[in-house]
Amino acid sequence: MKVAELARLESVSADTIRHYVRVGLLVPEKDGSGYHTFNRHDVSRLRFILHARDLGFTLEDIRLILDEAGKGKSPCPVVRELIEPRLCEARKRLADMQALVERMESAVTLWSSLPDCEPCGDHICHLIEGDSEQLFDKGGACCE
Amino acid sequence: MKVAELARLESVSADTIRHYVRVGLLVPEKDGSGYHTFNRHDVSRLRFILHARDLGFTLEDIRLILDEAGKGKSPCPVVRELIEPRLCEARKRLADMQALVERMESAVTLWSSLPDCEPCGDHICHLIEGDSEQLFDKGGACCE
DNA sequence: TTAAACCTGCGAGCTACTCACAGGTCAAGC
DNA sequence: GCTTGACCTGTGAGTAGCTCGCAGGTTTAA
Repeated sequence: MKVAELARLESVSADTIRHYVRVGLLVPEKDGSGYHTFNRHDVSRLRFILHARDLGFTLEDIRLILDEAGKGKSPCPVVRELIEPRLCEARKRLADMQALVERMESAVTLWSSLPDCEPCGDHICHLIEGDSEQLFDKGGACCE
Repeated sequence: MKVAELARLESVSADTIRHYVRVGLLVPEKDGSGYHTFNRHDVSRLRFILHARDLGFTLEDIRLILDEAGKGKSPCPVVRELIEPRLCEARKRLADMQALVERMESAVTLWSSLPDCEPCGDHICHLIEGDSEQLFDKGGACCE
């Protein structure tokens, strides 16, 4: 099986698979023409990688897990250990994204009642510059 | 004012400022020693960049906005136009993050009641491989 | 035996920094 | 005047996880 076929089979891009090959997560053989050929074992390995990725593991994490299993050991302890910091990071990023979306929505709402401005001096755009202070300072309305 | 002083003043890293210089968002003069020197105008420009960044604009967006203002035009229409797709993307990423965190939390909960496994054949780790199907397929149990 | 369609691996590029590094600047001390 | 050391500089390269571009190879139909 070549890259494109595997990609179709697992619903990922051929580039993604090539990337995994490049970083050593997948190690397919090469046929006479220098093309990568994937066997049954490679397919389940890819499937594993995609599952792990969708659980928030980094490719480096996945490499560690695969290494552990490759040594014949149980990878479960590593898996349990690695997901903790990933979960913390994910929660942090989620909170950041939530705050960002709220800031953006407040901005859009606020701006809808503001006219366009002309730049003058060091002033560039009052939408972003001046009034956005209301969006950042959570201390309540300052001038209304 | 040199890089480090400006960095302290605006509470960003010197590397961040150097990055903005490198990509052309900041265009400070050079003194006799080849060091960048920032004037009052550069400071307010940086402040603007940071505000815009915190509203979810990309550096490329910010460049467009600054270009528009630099031509003497009002950047507001561009700003209003650019924030729409950014807000959509941010909402999308927020939803993705929310789903990811939920998957991770479900996984951790589920795994706490599962024992460690040994790898055998194409099977690598049942935590990620087998049981995680419950986390992905919302359609209910398929074979139990 | 071409022609066209499809596929390949590999290099480079993407965002927004961050780090490493060789070397420059400058005040304090002798 | 000279040296030591702290601090600072710009530039090149590296980060994650792909994604794109490209020159060229393979395969299939006419």
